[in-house]
Amino acid sequence: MPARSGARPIPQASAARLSRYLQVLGDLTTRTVSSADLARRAGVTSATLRKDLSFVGPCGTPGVGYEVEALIGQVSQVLGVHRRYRVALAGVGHLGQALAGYPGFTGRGLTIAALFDADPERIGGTVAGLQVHDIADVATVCRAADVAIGVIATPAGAAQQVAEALVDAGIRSILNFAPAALDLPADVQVRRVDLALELQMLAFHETHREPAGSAGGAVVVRR
Amino acid sequence: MPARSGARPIPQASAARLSRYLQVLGDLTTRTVSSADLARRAGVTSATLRKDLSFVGPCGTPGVGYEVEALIGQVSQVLGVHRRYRVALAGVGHLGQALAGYPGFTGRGLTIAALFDADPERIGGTVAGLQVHDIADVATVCRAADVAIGVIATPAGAAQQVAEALVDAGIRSILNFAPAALDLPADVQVRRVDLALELQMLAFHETHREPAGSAGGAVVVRR
DNA sequence: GACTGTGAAGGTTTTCACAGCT
DNA sequence: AGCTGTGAAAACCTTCACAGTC
Repeated sequence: MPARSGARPIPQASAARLSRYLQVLGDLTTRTVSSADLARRAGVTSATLRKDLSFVGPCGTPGVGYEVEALIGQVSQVLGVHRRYRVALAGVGHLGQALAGYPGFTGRGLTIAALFDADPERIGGTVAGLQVHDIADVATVCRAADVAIGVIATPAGAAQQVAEALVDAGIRSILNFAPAALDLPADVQVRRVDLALELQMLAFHETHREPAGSAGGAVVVRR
Repeated sequence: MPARSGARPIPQASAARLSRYLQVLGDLTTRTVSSADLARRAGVTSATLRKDLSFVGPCGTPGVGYEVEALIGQVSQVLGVHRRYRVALAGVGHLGQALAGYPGFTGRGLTIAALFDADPERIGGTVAGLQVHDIADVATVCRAADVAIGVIATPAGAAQQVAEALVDAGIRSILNFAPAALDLPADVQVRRVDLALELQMLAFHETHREPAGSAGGAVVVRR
C-alpha cells in the first residue's frame, strides 16, 4: 500500500523547508505561533510557509495561528521523522567526525549506526562512541545494523568505490560530501553537498554586487 | 553602473552549476569536450549545460565542442574566480578543521586567510598551517587580512554573536553551518548549509518510496 | 555528420490576494 | 479584527527541438 494515502504529493522545495520549520519549532517556547512569526524565524515569507503547511493538511486556527506542539507532530509525521532511519558513515576524517558528533540527528529521526574507514590506523578505533569498521566489511555490518542511508565523507578518489559498496550492501539512499559525481543505478537516491560550491556562490555574489550601495544586493531581483 | 556590462543576468541555478562545471573541467585532460560529455560528468543534461553556458556567452564550436582551457577561463571570469576572495573561518572544531583542510578552495578563487575560536585550548594553536586567533580579535585580524567572506562553523548557540562580530569587521557575505537562523542587516548575504537537512531529505524519500519496485522512485512522477 | 546556441513549450516554485473561519 | 488556507497569476527553471555553424 502507498506510504500515506490522501493528500497531494509534496514538492521537493516544500519538503526541504518543512524540515527547517521543524527545527525552528523545536526552539519555540510559546504555545502557538503565527505564520508570519514562524516564517521570519525560518527565513521565508509567510505565504511560502502557509503554502508549505497546506501540504501537511489544515493545521492552523484562523485568527490564532498554529499550535506548536501539534504542528511538530504533524510535520514530523509527513517527513517520516516518526520512523527512525539508521545511517552508515564512510570516512572518519575531520568531516566524518563532525558528522558523527553532530547534535540534532537524533532529534530528527536519524541514528548514526555504523562508521567505516579504509585507514588501518582508524579501523578498530572509536569515534563518538561508535567503533570504526573496515570499509571492506560494509555489506556485512550494514545488513546486520539495518542501515537504510549511507553518507560518504571520504576523499574524492574513493567516493565511487565506496558508493558501490554501499549499494551492494542494499543501501538505496546516499548523501555524498566528496567532490565527485557518482555513477550509480537509477533507483539509488543520491544527494550531494559540495562545501566549496556554497562558498563560491558567495564569491559570485561579491563579484556581482551593486557597487553603489542600493540595498538588497541580489543579482536579479528588485523590480 | 552594473558590475559587468553586456550579457543577461545569470540565474542562481545556473551560477551554482557553473561552479560545478569548473570543477569537472579541472579534471579533464582532453583539449576539447562536448556538451554531452561534460554534462554527463557533471550529472546534468546536455540541454541544461548548453543553456547555462549560453549565459557565459558563445564559447563553443559547433561540430567540435568547447575548448577546455578557454572555457575554464571564461567560466572563472563570470564566477569571479579570477578575483581571489579571502575567507575567515570561525570555529575550529571537527567541521572547521575539515573546511580548513578542504582541497579545492584554492583552485576556486578562495583562500582561507584567518581562523578563529573561543576555546582557550585552541587559541594560539595551529590548524592547517594557520594560527588560531581569539574570536574577540575578529575585527582587527579580518581587516588586516582583507577578509571578504566569513564562515561560521561554531555551535548553534554562538552563531548569532559570531555573525554580528563578522559583520562588525566589515564582512558582508557569510556561510553558516550552524543550525541556527541568523538575524543580520539586509545587505549581508547569508547562505546556510544544514547538514542534517540533507539527510532528512533522504529519509523523506525513503518514507515516500514506491513500495512495489517501479523504477524511478520519485515522489511525484507517475503520469 | 556533429555539435552549438536558443526560441518556445512545459513544469515547478513563489507570490499575490482574498474568501472564509474564529 | 486577525489569521489561515488556497485558487490564480507571475516568476523561475528545465526540457525540447531545431536552425545554423563548422
